[in-house]
Amino acid sequence: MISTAHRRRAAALPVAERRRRIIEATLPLLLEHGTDLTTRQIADAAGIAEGTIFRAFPDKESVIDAVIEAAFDPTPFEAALDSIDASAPLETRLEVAVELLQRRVERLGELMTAAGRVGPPTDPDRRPPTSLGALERVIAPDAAQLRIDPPTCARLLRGLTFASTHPAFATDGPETPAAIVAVLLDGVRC
Amino acid sequence: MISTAHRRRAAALPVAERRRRIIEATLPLLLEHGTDLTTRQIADAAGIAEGTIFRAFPDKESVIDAVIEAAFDPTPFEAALDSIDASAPLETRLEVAVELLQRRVERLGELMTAAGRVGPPTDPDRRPPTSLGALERVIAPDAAQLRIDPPTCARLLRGLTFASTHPAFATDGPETPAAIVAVLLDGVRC
Amino acid sequence: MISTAHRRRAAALPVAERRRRIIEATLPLLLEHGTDLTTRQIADAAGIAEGTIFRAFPDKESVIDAVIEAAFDPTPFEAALDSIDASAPLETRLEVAVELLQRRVERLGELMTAAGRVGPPTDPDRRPPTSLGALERVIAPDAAQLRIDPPTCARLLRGLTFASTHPAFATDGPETPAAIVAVLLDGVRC
Amino acid sequence: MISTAHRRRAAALPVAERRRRIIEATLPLLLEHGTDLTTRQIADAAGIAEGTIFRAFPDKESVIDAVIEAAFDPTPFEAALDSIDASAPLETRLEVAVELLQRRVERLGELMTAAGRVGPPTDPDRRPPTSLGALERVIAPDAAQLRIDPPTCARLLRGLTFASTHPAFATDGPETPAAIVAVLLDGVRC
DNA sequence: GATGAATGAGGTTTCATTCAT
DNA sequence: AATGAATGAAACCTCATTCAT
Repeated sequence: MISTAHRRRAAALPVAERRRRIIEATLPLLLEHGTDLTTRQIADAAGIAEGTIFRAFPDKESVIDAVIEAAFDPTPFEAALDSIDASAPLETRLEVAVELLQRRVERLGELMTAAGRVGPPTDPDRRPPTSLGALERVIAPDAAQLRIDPPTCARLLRGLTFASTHPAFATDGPETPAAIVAVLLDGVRC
Repeated sequence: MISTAHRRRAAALPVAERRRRIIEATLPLLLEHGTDLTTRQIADAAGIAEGTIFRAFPDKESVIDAVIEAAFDPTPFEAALDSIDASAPLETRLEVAVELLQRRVERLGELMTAAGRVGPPTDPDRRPPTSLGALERVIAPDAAQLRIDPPTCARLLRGLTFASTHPAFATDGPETPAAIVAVLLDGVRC
Repeated sequence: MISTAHRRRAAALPVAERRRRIIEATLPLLLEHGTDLTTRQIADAAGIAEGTIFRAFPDKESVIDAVIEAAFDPTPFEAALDSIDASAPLETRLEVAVELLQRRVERLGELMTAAGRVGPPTDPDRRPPTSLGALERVIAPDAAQLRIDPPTCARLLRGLTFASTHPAFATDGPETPAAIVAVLLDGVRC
Repeated sequence: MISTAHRRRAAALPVAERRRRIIEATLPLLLEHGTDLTTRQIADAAGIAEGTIFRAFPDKESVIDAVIEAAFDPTPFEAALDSIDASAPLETRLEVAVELLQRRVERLGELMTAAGRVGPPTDPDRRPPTSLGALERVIAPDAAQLRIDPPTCARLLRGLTFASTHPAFATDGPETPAAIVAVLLDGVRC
């Protein structure tokens, strides 16, 4: 009931901006410390007081949810796939795609694991985190070179990348994009 | 006449047995409660006193490590693959293999997530958890039917299964083994 | 022409008014939430900002003190006793008096309890909260009917009422004024 | 999840004994600090670790409940009244009784207030905290001296004592037992 | 003067670990 | 060797109070 005085004060920020900064500061902490992450660490990393976290979020759990929510947004990932130079040879394009996919798999895989979640926040109308559409669009221009259709090819490529990248299974670290693409094209090129 | 070796073994066994029981009791708790798992729960499930845990393991962390260690043992998984009826048609054999693989991916994926670990305990000379060897052996008898060699085929199959099963990415639940095998064989069968 | 005194009063009034509103808004909150009362609740109930409380009062403690201070003011209670119709029979007059007293005992009892205070704010020259004077004046006109003098009678009546009303002791709820008056008059009427 | 070592240990005590000691240690703290009482203070006063409180009680609230529960036990109070020397003159006996009553009123009144409770723990078949029976038994031997029956006399005495003792109303401190008894006997003695 | 976001001290409670029995 | 009560560090969260706007 009896409290004491305090010292400084940071400038008041719009709520959305506060939230964004907390999320940004929490992501690496979550990856490094998993659930052991403390509110003290979040506050320090975000450069705010511990109590301020609870103005922007109802509790620690919500902060973690928001971090995952943000990480699962597929927009930047798909945009990156779509911006691959279509004039490059298929092999090159696929290697770039695999590298992007690997980064996403690693990041999300580690994040979910660290957060102790088994999947993304349940939101029925959310697109899957590694939707195949953008990957198909990378393949499509060279469909004639392949013995299988682009959707199947996209699935195979995603599967190969996934299995040889996910930290729980690729125990010696991920394979190189070139190696993964080689395995695929050896199998399916005409 | 009781040999020293015998006595030593007799004395040693209970310790190993104790560890085994603790590990066995902890696995389902870890899957259910994740990091929130308490030593009290372990003790209750194992039917021992809380303090006794610390005679078998230096700390709680080590118990969890041991649980994961045990779960990652590929022996029973590979044995199951090797015992698939070689006289069945390729398609059937692969479906069984995919189902076994799915179970392993799910189980280990959930376990790692629950434990907040990003990979198996780091042990350099450990075989990878889903070594492709046994899978290749399932494929090998029908190599002639395929346009690609068994190792590559095994990798593709593992990749497909993995990506369409792991909970973080197969957001609508795993696909059926038949569907996965169909995708593969459509692509690579002569 | 505006005098300094006038200006001073004009400036001063809002402060007193602000205090009054805060006190008014806090009373029911204090009764309902006791010590758990927060400055946030006070601010909301008073329709002001949290910080504004601290312009009118040095700290939360002082707000509560002021609420109790105000509640202990015996003026309205004594005025009510004095306005009892003197032409009614003694019995009736006493019943009304007991009812007023019960309300005061209940209200102040609850308030002190809620506030976690064991008595009114210590102010040496404060009149006691249930001064007997007004109660004596209710009795006095019929002194001849009684075997004991009005001051003693007033004390007995106050005591009876108090003990059969205070929530910590009247565990089955307060007795009716009629019952209390009957006990007294049975004992002391000629 | 990661914890450190600790130092000493007090001997394990029967649960009931632990509870008793905590209650005993908490009573004066509750009277002095009211609800602001901290678990740290309780632990220090009881000479145990903070965590040990929570082996004996589910939470802080329960400790306070238990303290009040214990204080409301009327047995020792009634036993004290019953052990008053029946051969002493009525006046003397009553003064002793009033003093016992005052102590009880003060103690329970302050306790309830400090605890922020408006009454004793709700237990339907609990005897009232100041049951009049024992007080009547003090009066009964001299019933012939009085113009009113012992039950009424007991009620008047309890009321007088109560109103002139309870801290919220007897603002100048309690009156002496002699004065209270005098007021009563002046009114009701033959 | 009023506002309300920011602050951070401090409260309650949990639980891994120790060690007397 | 096993037990489980005791321990106390540390976590999350609340909220009185401050002060930039």
